[in-house]
Amino acid sequence: MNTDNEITKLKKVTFIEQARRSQIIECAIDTIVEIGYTQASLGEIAKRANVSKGVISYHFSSKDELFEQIVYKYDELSKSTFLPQFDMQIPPKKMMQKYIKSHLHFIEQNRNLVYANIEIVSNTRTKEGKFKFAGKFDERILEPIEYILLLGMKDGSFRRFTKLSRRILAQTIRNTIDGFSLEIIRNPDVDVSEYIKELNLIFDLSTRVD
Amino acid sequence: MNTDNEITKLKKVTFIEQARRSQIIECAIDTIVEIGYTQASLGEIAKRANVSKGVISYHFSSKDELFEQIVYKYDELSKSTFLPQFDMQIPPKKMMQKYIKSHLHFIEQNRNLVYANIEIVSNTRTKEGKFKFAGKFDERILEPIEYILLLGMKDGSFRRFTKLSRRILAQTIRNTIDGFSLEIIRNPDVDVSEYIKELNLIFDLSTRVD
Amino acid sequence: MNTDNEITKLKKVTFIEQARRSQIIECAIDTIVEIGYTQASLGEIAKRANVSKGVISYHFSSKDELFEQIVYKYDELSKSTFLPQFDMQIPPKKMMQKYIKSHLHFIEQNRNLVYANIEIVSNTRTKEGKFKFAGKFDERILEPIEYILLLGMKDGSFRRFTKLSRRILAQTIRNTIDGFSLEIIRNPDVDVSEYIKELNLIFDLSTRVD
Amino acid sequence: MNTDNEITKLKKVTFIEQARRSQIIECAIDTIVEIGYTQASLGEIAKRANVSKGVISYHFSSKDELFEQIVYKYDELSKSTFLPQFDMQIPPKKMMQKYIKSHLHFIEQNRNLVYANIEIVSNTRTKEGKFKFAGKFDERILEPIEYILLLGMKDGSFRRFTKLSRRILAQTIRNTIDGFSLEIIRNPDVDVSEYIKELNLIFDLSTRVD
DNA sequence: CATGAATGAGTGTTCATTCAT
DNA sequence: CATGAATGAACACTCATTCAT
Repeated sequence: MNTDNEITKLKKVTFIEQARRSQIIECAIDTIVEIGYTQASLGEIAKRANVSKGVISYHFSSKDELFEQIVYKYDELSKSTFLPQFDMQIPPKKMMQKYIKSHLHFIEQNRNLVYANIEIVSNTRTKEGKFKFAGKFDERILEPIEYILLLGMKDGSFRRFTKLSRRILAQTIRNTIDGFSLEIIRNPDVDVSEYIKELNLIFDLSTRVD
Repeated sequence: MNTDNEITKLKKVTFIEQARRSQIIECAIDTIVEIGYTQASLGEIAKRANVSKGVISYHFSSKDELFEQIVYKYDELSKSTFLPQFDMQIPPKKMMQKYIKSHLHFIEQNRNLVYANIEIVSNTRTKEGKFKFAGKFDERILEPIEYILLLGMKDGSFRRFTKLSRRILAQTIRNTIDGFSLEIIRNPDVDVSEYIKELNLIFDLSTRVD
Repeated sequence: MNTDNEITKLKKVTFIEQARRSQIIECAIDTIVEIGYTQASLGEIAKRANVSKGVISYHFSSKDELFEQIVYKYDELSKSTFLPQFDMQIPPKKMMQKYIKSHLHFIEQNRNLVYANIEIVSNTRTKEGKFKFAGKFDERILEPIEYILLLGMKDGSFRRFTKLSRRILAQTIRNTIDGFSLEIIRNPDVDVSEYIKELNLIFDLSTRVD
Repeated sequence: MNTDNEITKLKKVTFIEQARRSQIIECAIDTIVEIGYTQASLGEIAKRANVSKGVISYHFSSKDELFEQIVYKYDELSKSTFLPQFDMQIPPKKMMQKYIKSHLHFIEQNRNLVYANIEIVSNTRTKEGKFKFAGKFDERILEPIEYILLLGMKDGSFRRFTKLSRRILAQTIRNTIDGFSLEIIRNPDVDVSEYIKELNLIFDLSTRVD
């Protein structure tokens, strides 16, 4: 079965290559967490991966691509985690609670990836100073929250909002979640369950009908 | 008269010197806002200040010192703005509203300084990877808010908190304020009054006694 | 006369800067002659200029620009040398002799520049493999010779040519001159006067009317 | 039979080995023509040969050896083409015409090899800057032409030459031939027969007796 | 005081070469 | 035999810092 062998070989090759890329990506993430975006040179990443600098260039076309892959990994993991949870059936209040809970759990379980993503996205700029990953800051990230708030307002489970007040509340919730990403790096022993409970209480109260 | 002249001279020198330092600090802040911490080299700062690179080295012992001065300026302005406002006489609810309002106004009026401070504080690390301005993240920043919450809880104007729940709420408020610092850079036309109104509503509701 | 001083200063500054650039260009030329285009790294050039590598980057935006300047210098010197000599008054036969003679003298007196120019022009290619200085090879370089041949043919001092035969003869003359540029580097003691005399004889004979 | 088999095997192995080497040499030649000596890395050669970089290192002890083989191939083909033609019986004038004609045909038919050889020979230097293939530039290449000129002078079919004038004319002819090697790469549609005819005319005229 | 000039360490990247499989 | 993987030296370039004028 020549064909089979070749396929096996090809798969294996690709698999090894992918494994190596993954390993380097992982080390790059750790490096960023340990010493920060600014100091995370290829040399430092290579050191942590116990390989020579050239290995990284061999597997990635550039440092930019390596960092893009980290952002990509974050995006994919993020999408695959949260999209399936976006269920219209659940009542808005529950939905909001689920949103907060699942994001905090996601951050807890992927804290280094989440932190590295923030570092890269907030620091990578073009030569002209524009944010390279500007899309990451854009409004779309607020849409799910705004939509939940809208649903809850319509079915009477939340108080009334203007379009602007909905947006500001959504931003507040996002800021809270992003802030948690930094907090868990600084203080790894944070009590996540308690944090979730408190945030749910805070935003339950701040959305309740009088 | 000699002495007098020398003093005058010294004063003048110091004054000019201070003016020069201030000017460079201002340009450094603008540079960081325009192109980000990573790309803010002495060359880029000098270009914006219309001076040679050497001038900066002449007035500041190092790039580190220049950036420290930005953080110092932020701290001083921050202290001189907020400390006088910390008035025990005002009822907690009002105090909290004032806290939010004054911070957002402060950010609005000093947006570049605030943003540069964040960039520096979150990116400057020691060779070993420790945050150089670690103190900026520390608990002390939460103390005023926690204290207000404690007061309000004791006099019955806020709901009951555990120590931990107080801290989490304080963090939420801080995250909201820090998030606004970034938002106003990305979106300079944000309606600050409306933002203040909404945040006050949100945190009024979330601290209210049933 | 403040103005005067400033002008003097500016001129001096520009003058020093130009002198430094010229000096580096000269060292780059020598380096190419000594070790060839391929091995002529910024480090080797800097070594010959007794400066650090960074100095070159300080005065030139890139290695490319430095090499472009060599080609530019060749072009300018070449133009300023030969253009004034292109005199319609002289009879074609004399003109041709003058062409050969002045080019060989030019090469003799600027042998390193001429050689470095050839190395750069023949080796510098784009990423896709196109010659960056393709224009240097183009037909225009043959125009003066072809024109002289045409004039001589018309006034009967040269034999008859077709357009193609004129071009081939022009190429032959150019190849001879370019070949001399390499020869004088390999064999610095070449007898230039004799060379000129012989080439003039060769091309006299090959253009002569029966 | 064992022995026979082994011999067969060895022969086959050697044959395959030789075929592989030839294939790689051919690709190296093409690479040099396409993107130039400077950019002709093992990676680019391997890409054109549809093999991995390692294969080249496997079949050649070094990049140097691979390039030497190109020069060697050129030399061998050159020798085997021109040596048999060097026939004392032919009259000098015919001999010279044959020299030019056969060289231009050789270049036409082996243009890539000829061009790659020039690139390698003119660019490969030792660490100290000496030309590695210095012998290629040396006087021996002029010997056949000089000899033909001497013969023709002696039998009265060419004009009189000094030793030096003979050498200069020989160089002129060589420069013309080398120049054609470059011309045919830049302009593949060059009319070779016409070129031969013209060169023969030019050098016929320049050697003729008054 | 201010400048342009220079330095040298550090960065990302390329590449010939080596090697285990 | 052939491969992909890895190495390490070399490269062009950037930049904070120093210094003579």
